[in-house]
Amino acid sequence: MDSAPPTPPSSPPSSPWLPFESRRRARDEKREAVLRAAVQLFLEQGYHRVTLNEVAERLNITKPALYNYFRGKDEILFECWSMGAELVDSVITEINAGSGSGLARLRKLVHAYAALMATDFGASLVRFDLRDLTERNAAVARAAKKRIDATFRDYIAAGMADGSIKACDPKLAAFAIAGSLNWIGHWYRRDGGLSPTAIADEFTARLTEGLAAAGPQHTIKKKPGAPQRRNPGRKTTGKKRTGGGTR
Amino acid sequence: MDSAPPTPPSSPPSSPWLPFESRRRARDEKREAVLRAAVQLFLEQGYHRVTLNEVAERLNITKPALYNYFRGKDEILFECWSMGAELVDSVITEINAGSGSGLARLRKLVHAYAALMATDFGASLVRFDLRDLTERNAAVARAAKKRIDATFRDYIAAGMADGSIKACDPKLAAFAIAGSLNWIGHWYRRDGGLSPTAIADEFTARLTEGLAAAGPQHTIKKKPGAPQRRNPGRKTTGKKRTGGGTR
DNA sequence: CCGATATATTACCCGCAGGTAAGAAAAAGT
DNA sequence: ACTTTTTCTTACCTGCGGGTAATATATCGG
Repeated sequence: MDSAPPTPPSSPPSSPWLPFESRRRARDEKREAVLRAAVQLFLEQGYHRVTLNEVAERLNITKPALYNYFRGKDEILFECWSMGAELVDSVITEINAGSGSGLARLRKLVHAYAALMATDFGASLVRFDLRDLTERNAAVARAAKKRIDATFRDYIAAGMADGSIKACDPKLAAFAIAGSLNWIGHWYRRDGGLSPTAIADEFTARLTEGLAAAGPQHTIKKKPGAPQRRNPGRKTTGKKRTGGGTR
Repeated sequence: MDSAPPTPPSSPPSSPWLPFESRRRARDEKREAVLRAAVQLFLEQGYHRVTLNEVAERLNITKPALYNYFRGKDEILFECWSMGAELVDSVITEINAGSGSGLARLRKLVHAYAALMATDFGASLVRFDLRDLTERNAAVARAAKKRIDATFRDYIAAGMADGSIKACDPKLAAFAIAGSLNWIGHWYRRDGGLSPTAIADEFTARLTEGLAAAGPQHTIKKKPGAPQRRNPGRKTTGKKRTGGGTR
């Protein structure tokens, strides 16, 4: 079918954008535009109150055109959710790749997760109802959630093992922290007085100070300005999907 | 008041409409039975997926009979929500009537609120979407939420004033605590391994330990076994409604 | 310029669930 | 026993919104 066209047979740099590539790219961009419009509307009004006509209208197209990119409304919902899940996954991967004590890792995770909750796709992780998905997709989503939850617990357990976190029940501690963070997705408003980074900083401190073992090495060191890059996960085109939008 | 009815055999949550026989009972009890059935279904399946036929069926009646007690589906939702709000309100009233430092009050609130989140009407407070309500009822609900949030902040501020809580931002601290508690309503399952009181105890400790000012007088004293009474707020009949279910 | 392939549109279907009308069946009043 | 009132049922209406079929329009390969 579409063998990857690494380089065109005979066309010199005169026309660097091959029709192939550009076409597929245009398609992906449109697909993503649909998701952006949809996630915004879903968050604003709630999934059930948003009609596909509205989604289409916001994109200056008509409803059936959406079916060129998605099989149905619930698949759009799932793909929005997956976008958020991928963001979290990439955060976790990055932290795992780095080094640090359990507490340090936990703080990184809390910070990044808090900031994510202030984005559309991030908030969709906790504000969408998985029961609106097909059973198959819901299972994928549940699995992803479980992985995230496990990561919190792992970091806490690791922290207890390496002495950076004092003794506690990892399960309930993780619930408490994750719950607090997830709730951000419910109350955060872009037009509110709080910036995402301010929230992330404050929550990082507030949620981990109770866990830190006594000792000078576990005090909170504020990171320098280092502006976290916006839009962390948009580097590659052919990302592995979290699960594939199977029906 | 409600003496255990002679319910001989029959089904799960006792339904006043036991097939065909004795269908006479106080109107209010029937009304409340509708709410209990509804809140359960709404939490189980989600408001939009529950049909009035299902609600009615569970009560051994038919859909239009519901309209003798409620004006429509959204009013049922609102009344369920209000039940939860009343429970919280009575908790707050009780704490305000008592004495104690800001921290002590906060701990009482956290404990009671955590336990409430493990009940149906309590969970409905955070799991129902206010956008499903009429604008008028939604406004009532928003006001109630705001009052609750204000109470958290007040206790924290009071604690800072009386020295039982160390310096922090009351607004964000309240968000962190309330978020953590609210999330209980999303993950708690009756059939899980955790009892409501265990959760409440643990969360009370976990969420306030980071706030307590240094000093011996602010350590956590575990309450003795004293089994909190189930069903705390059901004493009076003519309760003032939170706002009256106006349309 | 001509098919082929995507992409979008107009017009339609239809199932579902909230809501209502009219009247039966109890309960209560007399 | 009769009306009257409350409660509940059967049968129906209706609008909304997801999804589809048939068709037009652009784009590309040649």
